[in-house]
Amino acid sequence: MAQVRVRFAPSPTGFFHIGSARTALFNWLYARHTGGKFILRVEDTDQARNSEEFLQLIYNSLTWLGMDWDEGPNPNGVGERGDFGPYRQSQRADIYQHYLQKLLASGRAYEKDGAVWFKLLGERYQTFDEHRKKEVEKVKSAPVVIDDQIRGRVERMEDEDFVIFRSDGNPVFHFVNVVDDITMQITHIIRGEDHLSNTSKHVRLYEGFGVVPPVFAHIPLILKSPEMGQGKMSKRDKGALIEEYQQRHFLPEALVNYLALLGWNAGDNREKMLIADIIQLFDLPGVNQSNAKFDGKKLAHMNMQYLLEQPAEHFLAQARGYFQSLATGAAALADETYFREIMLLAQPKIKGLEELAAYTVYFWSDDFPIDAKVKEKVMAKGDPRARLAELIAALPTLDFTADAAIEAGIKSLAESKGLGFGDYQAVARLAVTGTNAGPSITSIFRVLGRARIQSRLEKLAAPGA
RNA sequence: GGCCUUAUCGUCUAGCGGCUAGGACAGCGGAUUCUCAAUUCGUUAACCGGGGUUCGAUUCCCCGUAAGGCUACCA
Repeated sequence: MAQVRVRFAPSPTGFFHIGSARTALFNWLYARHTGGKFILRVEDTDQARNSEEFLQLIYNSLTWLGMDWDEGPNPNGVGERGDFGPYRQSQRADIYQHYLQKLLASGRAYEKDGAVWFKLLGERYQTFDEHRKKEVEKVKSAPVVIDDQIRGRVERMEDEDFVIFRSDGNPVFHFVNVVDDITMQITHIIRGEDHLSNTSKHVRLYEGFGVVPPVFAHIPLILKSPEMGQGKMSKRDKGALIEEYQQRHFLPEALVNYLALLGWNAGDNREKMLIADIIQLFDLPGVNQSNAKFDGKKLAHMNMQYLLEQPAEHFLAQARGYFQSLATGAAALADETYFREIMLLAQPKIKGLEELAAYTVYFWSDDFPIDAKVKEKVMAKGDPRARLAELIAALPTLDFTADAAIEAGIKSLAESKGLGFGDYQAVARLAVTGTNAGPSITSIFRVLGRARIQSRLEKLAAPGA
């Protein structure tokens, strides 16, 4: 069998969204699985809605997600690579003209009302279309049979001539799509199910050119989650844009892993898997036939799993990038050793990088928010003021060199009063961090150091505080 | 309206004629812990309805129903 050639053909008319990313992913996975070529083709024939900015966004998103393409425009937008170019439809006008002439010459296309129509073969008859409320010409012919790799055998009637070149001289989607796939020698078309109904037109076009159609595989669509409403996920839905996950510092491996699981599975109970394993196991017949609803919670969980097991150096690099992207991030990055210490405390506790700033505020400044509800609760239980006073008194002799030493010190203080470590923990945490959540209080003491701990404890102990 | 596709826990899914219908996320409860997470143990929860075929249907067929898509001189 000849080498597999698949393509992802987005049109740069808007932000890059989840559905497009998954279509790209399935194509990419199939190419990598089979050792074939993954081609990026830009469908930029809609001059009115196209923009270079959106095009660059597509390059960036694909690259961020780790999907490299073998042929197509270069990721920096300058030039392109591959032997079947140009890869931007806006530069292929002469090719479309050439193929149009073929059809005209063979009598499979004709002009009407200034547009060019594709001519179906078969007996013609007039009929009244109830829905459109007008007389139309139909063609009697055998139904188109599509042998879809995912859907199985699908039959669909194609019984009306259709426009392939608009009266403004521009070719329509169906035409350019087929011509490009022929000239780029695409062997497998993997695309969303929303194109299944279009496929009968495409097959007729292939036949019109005397070319055997490629293999089709229509993948299920991604639908809105129940909270978002009904229907296909659109760019306007929350969580629909790849850009959003990039800005929120999700790990691309986690997103790719989640996306792969939407409509496909490894055949066993594995979910979190290496991309190399996904490539090895992925195949078209294994793809589901039913649409899937997007679940942001499961994606978040996947992201957390990846985050937890990141090697420290990787996590630190990610965290650095995250703080660099924040307007207020400079304070955190000022002291590398201090930063590192804190990040390692945070890594096992957070669910996503985006939580990092809020999770660690009290390390960067003495001016951190205090959770009023937590304060009310903590100050109402036991005798927190007495505990605070005792802690402050014990501070000068407390050994700050290690977590264990701090813990031992507070424990012995507690024992001397007939209390437990827990009786000091909550109020100390409130004074030092303003919350009831966070890393071990002993680690916080050690990292923040005696002086800052003392001033924060005293601040809360002050009358009226 | 016509045509096409789909239908297992709330969600993602396993199942490819005979299973106590399995896993994951979310939920709930316990354990662990200095808090919060994480972790761990347990638990709630599903075969859309009706006809067939068959000794036997979640599984195959048909009809409903529901969901999604396409119905443009958009892509």
